[in-house]
Amino acid sequence: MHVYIEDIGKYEGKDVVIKGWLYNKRSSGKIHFILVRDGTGIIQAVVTKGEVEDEIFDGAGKITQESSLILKGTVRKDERAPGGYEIVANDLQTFQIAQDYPITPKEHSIEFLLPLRHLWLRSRKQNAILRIRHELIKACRDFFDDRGFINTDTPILTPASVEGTTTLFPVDYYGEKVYLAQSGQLYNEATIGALGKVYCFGPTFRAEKSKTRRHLTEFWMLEPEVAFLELDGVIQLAEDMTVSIVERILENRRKELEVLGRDIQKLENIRKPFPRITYKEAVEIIKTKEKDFRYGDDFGAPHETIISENFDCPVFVHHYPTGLKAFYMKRDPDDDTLSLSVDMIGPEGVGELIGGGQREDDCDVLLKRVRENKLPEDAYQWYLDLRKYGTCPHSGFGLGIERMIAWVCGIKHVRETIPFPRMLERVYP
RNA sequence: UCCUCGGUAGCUCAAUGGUAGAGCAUCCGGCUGUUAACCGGAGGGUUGCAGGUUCGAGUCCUGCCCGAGGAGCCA
Repeated sequence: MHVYIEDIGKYEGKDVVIKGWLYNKRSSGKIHFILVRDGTGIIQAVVTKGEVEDEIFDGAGKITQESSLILKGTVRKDERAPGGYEIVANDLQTFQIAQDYPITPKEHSIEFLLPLRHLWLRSRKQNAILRIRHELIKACRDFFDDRGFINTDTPILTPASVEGTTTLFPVDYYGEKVYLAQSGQLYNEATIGALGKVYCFGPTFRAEKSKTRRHLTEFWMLEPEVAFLELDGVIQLAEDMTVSIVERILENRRKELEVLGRDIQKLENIRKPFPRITYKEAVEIIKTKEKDFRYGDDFGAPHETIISENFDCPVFVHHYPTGLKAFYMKRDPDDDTLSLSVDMIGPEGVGELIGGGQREDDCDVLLKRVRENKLPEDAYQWYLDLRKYGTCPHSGFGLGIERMIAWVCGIKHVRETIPFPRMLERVYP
């Protein structure tokens, strides 16, 4: 019976079939130890001379790294085996012998691995990251689904930029210039009018020439939006979601975190409530380390790190000056220079994980902002309509999935958190 | 675009201006419990490219190319 390695404990003493690839092998002449992986795990098979036909024994000694194979044998509990179980092989057939697999079981440089990403994904660490990615995305979806949110995905081909400021990838659309989406938020503001609370989850594209460990040109963003929700409520939502994600990973993907060498205690310390500070308070924190920083300056990566160093949990920074935030952010009724905006800055120097806030809901004010920002008024007609026909206070945020994964996994660079990273001047494979 | 670091065997790295080397991988041989197994042997090089200095350049100088890290930029 064909079984998967992750389930092997259920088959102790039973005859099973494993289909997979050779991860590594060792031999003592009359006994081969074959490490087989099948995507769900790695298990050691023992092939002993005299206990299998000579042809099979000799064949086992000749299998090369990453050759595809079908293994038959009996599951046995054995402390000497990595993982605690091993397969006592009675048959081993190769589907194909792989020649000169480039990634040997040793340290490699990032320059070497990135062009081999299609093969690098097979390694234990990358496998663990992708499993956590899957779990994290599922945790996000479940969180919102359980709260009655409707998943309404937004278009990827869009007629204009959300803000008109960021650099977008142009696409030829039957002779017309359109752009790859940089956010689904404006469309979310439309769908909440239909469904109340929604989220979209999909790829977003930024053509900025950012060359840092926090940036990809193509990344995935999860964006919830809720009608009749104000700033405090959206902060609460982001906090609940973050706690829910961390709990879920700790519950279901502890093994993967261990493979990655993650300091699990740091994740177990994540508890509500997260600190909430104003932009002004954040500036005071930065000034203790960097005297030249001025009120009104935007936070760069080093500033976010300074802020996060003061807390064990993610920290919410809210009420940024209007100049630092997008045109659609609602202004603070008590102070017109401030926006009802919030960023969630992750711990351990991971940087901004979430950005969001309360949206401008007054049609006249929004139109004024569109004009101030010299945005094409025609293109925003539908967006203004949303304020003409039953406007309401509403809020939402965007979560950069790759940054969240990087934080949870404890890895420095977001390029390892997505199967095939798209970066400045790197689109292969 | 700017700053810093780097480019030597398939990979990871070494080599006072003086015969280019090791470990891993590969191939051959040995080993009945290995844990990135181990032991012995073999093959493997346009030292990123182009100039220059020198009796002699992987090493020093100039220019260029490529990569990495970071900054800027950036919902």
